[in-house]
Amino acid sequence: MTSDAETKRLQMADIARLAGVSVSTVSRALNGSSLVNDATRQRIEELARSFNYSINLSAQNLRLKKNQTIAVVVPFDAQSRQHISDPFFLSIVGSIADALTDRGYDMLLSRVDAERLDTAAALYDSGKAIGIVIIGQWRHHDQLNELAARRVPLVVWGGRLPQQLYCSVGGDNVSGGLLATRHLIGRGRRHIAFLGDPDLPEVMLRQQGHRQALAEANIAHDPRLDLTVPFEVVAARQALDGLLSSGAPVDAVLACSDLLALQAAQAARAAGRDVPRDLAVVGYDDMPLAVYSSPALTTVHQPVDLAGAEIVGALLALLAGEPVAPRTLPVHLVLRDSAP
Amino acid sequence: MTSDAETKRLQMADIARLAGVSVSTVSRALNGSSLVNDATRQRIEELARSFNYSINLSAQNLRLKKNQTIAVVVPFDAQSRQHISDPFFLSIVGSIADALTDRGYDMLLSRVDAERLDTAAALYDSGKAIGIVIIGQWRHHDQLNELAARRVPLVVWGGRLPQQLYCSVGGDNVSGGLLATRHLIGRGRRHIAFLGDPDLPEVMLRQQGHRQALAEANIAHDPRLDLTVPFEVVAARQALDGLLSSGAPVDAVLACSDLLALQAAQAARAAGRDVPRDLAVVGYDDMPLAVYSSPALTTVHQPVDLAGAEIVGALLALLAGEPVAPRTLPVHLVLRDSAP
DNA sequence: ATGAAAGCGCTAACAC
DNA sequence: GTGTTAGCGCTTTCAT
Repeated sequence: MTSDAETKRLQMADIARLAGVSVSTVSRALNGSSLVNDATRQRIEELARSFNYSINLSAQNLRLKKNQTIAVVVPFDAQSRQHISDPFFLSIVGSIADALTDRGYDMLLSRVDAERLDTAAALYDSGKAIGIVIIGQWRHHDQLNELAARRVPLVVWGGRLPQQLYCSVGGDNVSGGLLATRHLIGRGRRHIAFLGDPDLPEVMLRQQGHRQALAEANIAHDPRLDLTVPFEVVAARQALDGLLSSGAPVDAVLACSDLLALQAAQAARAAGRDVPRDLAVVGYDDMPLAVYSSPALTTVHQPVDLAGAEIVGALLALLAGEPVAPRTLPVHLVLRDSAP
Repeated sequence: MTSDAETKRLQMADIARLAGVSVSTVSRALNGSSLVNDATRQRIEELARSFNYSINLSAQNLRLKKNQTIAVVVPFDAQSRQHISDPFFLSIVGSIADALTDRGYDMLLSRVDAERLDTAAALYDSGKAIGIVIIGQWRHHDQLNELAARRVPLVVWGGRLPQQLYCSVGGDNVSGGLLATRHLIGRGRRHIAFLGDPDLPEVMLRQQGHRQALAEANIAHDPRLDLTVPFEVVAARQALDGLLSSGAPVDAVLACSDLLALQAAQAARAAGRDVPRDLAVVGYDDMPLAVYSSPALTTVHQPVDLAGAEIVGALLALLAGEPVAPRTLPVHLVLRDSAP
């Protein structure tokens, strides 16, 4: 298992010498030009195959000023390094990988500090990639706007905001919050806690939908029931324990991720409350684990499968110079046991 | 949200002209050469910054014959396109991304047909990447050996096999199977089903550990309890239902993934058997969902966090021409409710 | 149908 | 310190 990487890689000139022709002929042959004699082409192709020769794409791309690489950026939290492990974001990455493969593009996967999303632009400025996908807006709507103002070809998975210069693709967060809370109200719940960090645009939009549903039902908004927690499990648990022991009336929870929802269910049980009887719980994302958890989660389904194709479609359109509006993908509520 | 990508990208010559110096001076300045006057450097850097100019890395790499890109290949099943969505493999990808970022390498994420793993070599032959990581051996030990014989710098996440030319990094599968089955036997179980596809090397090794544990306890191996199922949920369910209704005695299941284990638990409940009382269930991987599932899964923990660093470390050593032995990472059993 | 030569954006001798 | 020049591996006129 050594590499002895000293097997000097051949290049076009070597193939040319072996075939007894010029470099240009090899180039033409390997690129399927019709100008080259069939016999010559055969010989060259045969040679290339038997030596595992393959055109050097960096050189080719340099020469052709061509590049088929898209950078996908997964921001991470400098402290916790948490986010790339979030199953939802990873599944989005998978979906984008599929879409890019289908369209014949390469995918460069990068992590950058969420506090410095603008550094992602270096991937573009340096020519490594011709366009960038950023997974999540985090707290940096402004930085993203700056990138867009600089004309960096950019698509962001996330919520659609009013003053937005960049192209976003995301689930319909308002609708997600609305559907979830309407459902809970329809089942007689009146004290519905909201779990998430409204500094994040997606969460903010879901909260908007949530409040709209409350307003429709003439339920007064109880600020004690807004729990600002990060997409992170330990802190969330503390906030939940706090709420449950505070005496504030609460008979349901809308959580901004399935993991958070399961924390809520655990906290409830630990506090001696039955889910869903005493506390109904609705999650968000509809990850595979939502099916298997205990209880199985009622949750807002995000269209992960579609997401990749939509994101890539938007970015390629942008690159083609077409005007591209932000896209909001439909979500729906999946009813399971945690809030039947 | 249009791109008007016609903002012609500047290049070194442009900066040189703006700064009133030659291209070489710009090159030196931007690369931190000590040969350039501080004032000149300041001016050039300032210019570059204000125009968001960044050295074109493709050209630089071509010139320097340098490349810092590693390809990570996630095979997919041509029919189901299933595998990139497997949460375990995605989490390994995340772990590798972290490790590569730490070491200053770029990561090219690709999918290739699992039946044609050899095509992954094109990433190397074409110079897109200087080394390749393949996630999983699937049924293609032989193809991987051919790649290694061709001296493609390659590290594979998977099991260690006898006639292996390539470098593998993986969990200790034999030990995983052994620990799990020993535990079940220690809890009085005697009819332990094994769930997985032993055509896959990792599964085969786990099965080996499983059988070794049976032999230690002088428990005869009952072939009816070997369920050959893919890493795929629907087919697995059928096999399980079949087993449970067959009348074959079975009081425990060792499944080769957490998802499979949860299927087993569901099938058991559907057949009116209590987990863990009537059927103890042990999973594999220890994904986040194992904690939240119902019941929480006893499972073999795979060291995902370590995996990325080990894989990358092995590949870089290989590239440095060092001999690199396959690495087997320790696993351990995590006790939860499904097999306490 | 094939070859010679220029040049893609950059770096590195080598001059001055 | 700075400029000039050749060349990384490839494609593509332009000749032949």
